[in-house]
Amino acid sequence: MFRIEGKDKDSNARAGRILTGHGEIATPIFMPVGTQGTVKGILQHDLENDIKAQIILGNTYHLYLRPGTKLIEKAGGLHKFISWRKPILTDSGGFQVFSLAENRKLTDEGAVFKSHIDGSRHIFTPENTVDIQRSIGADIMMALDECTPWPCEYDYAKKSLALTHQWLDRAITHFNETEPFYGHNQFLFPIVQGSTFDDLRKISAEKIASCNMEGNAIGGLSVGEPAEEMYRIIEIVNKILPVEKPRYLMGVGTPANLLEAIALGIDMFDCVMPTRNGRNGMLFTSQGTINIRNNKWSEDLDPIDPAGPSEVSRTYSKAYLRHLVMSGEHLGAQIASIHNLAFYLQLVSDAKQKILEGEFYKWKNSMTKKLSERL
RNA sequence: GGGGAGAUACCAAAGCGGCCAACUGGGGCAGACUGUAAAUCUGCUGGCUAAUGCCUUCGUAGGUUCGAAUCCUGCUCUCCCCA
Repeated sequence: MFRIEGKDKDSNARAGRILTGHGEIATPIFMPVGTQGTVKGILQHDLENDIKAQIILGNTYHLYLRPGTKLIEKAGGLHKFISWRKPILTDSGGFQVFSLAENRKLTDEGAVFKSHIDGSRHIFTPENTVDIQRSIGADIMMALDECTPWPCEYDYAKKSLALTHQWLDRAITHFNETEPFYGHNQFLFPIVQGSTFDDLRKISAEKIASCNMEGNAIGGLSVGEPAEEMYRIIEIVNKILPVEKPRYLMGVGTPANLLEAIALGIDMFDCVMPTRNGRNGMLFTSQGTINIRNNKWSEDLDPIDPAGPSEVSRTYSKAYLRHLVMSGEHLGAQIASIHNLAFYLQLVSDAKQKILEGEFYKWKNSMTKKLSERL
């Protein structure tokens, strides 16, 4: 399922390919987040052509509540429902266990949720989240976990980890007992937790490695901890996770975060940052970040990024984009989102190239400084 | 020509003797955003100051008062109704 094509000579970065039921994914890869069956504001057509996305995310919790699995099944799965022919990965709802904490209660059985839409009660279990993800038809499904907040008491993190591991065993059992709905292969990725505690992370990584699934994920990071803490944990965990399986760092991150994590051996990323921050006027470029709302761009008629990663980056001027964003026009959010996603995809594609050339580490160090600049 | 209403900061609009450098919107300026309850949220928006604070503001010129954006008088301008 995962084939390593090349390794960097000065870091643990590697380039590879993941084969799914909807084609190959070149790694390292960034996966745009499409929570509700849409990457907010962007047509699937642009996602595929201008942005060159190879795989997108969906969310179990949101899609289960609306439109519901019945309709998705009727449509023949999420791919057909949304007209997206490439791979889809679905998060299990583990992040909602964290982000909707006031609306849920955890039990051994699972997570009892109050819908944020109408207040109705639902339970997510390791088993039914596998079932829902089977209905959705995700190429890569995630095991239900608890994404712990940060900071987090050691005792809580330890207890939470035990629960996540218990849930994982049940998810895998159920996964093995069930079949894909739509004929294409589906994978289930387990998730390493353990907050920022080294020993818990080691225990968790060993547990996850022993499950011998097709790929592995690291969760519970980029929830407020300093970046150095995150890198430290990734390093610890990646020493234990099998080299020959893809590693997915959930919810990360900034462009600099991506490059650092790739150097530590991460292959897959997802993050709302390029889309959400784009909608809010922040642009990522190879020279640094831009707040397009800032007055200094008001008369800048040069393209957003002349050597830009997407058609829109090369076509529209900063002054025009600023005008759109300041006016609250939808097109502004759309252009910014497309540009940012294309930038992220270009960045990981460049990273792959550098890895194959064995020059990644040096390139990464020269890039990260620039990426963190404020223009 | 007669009668009535009103003039408040970039705009709109509250305030109608002290708690007013002045509510609230908008606009503007800046910040935040990391497995999306976010096209959202936060701060600032008279001048000087790091801050306490000080100074100049509510059409304009005077007046009353310990104290006025708020009360009185003149002037200027705007809007509405009647002729």
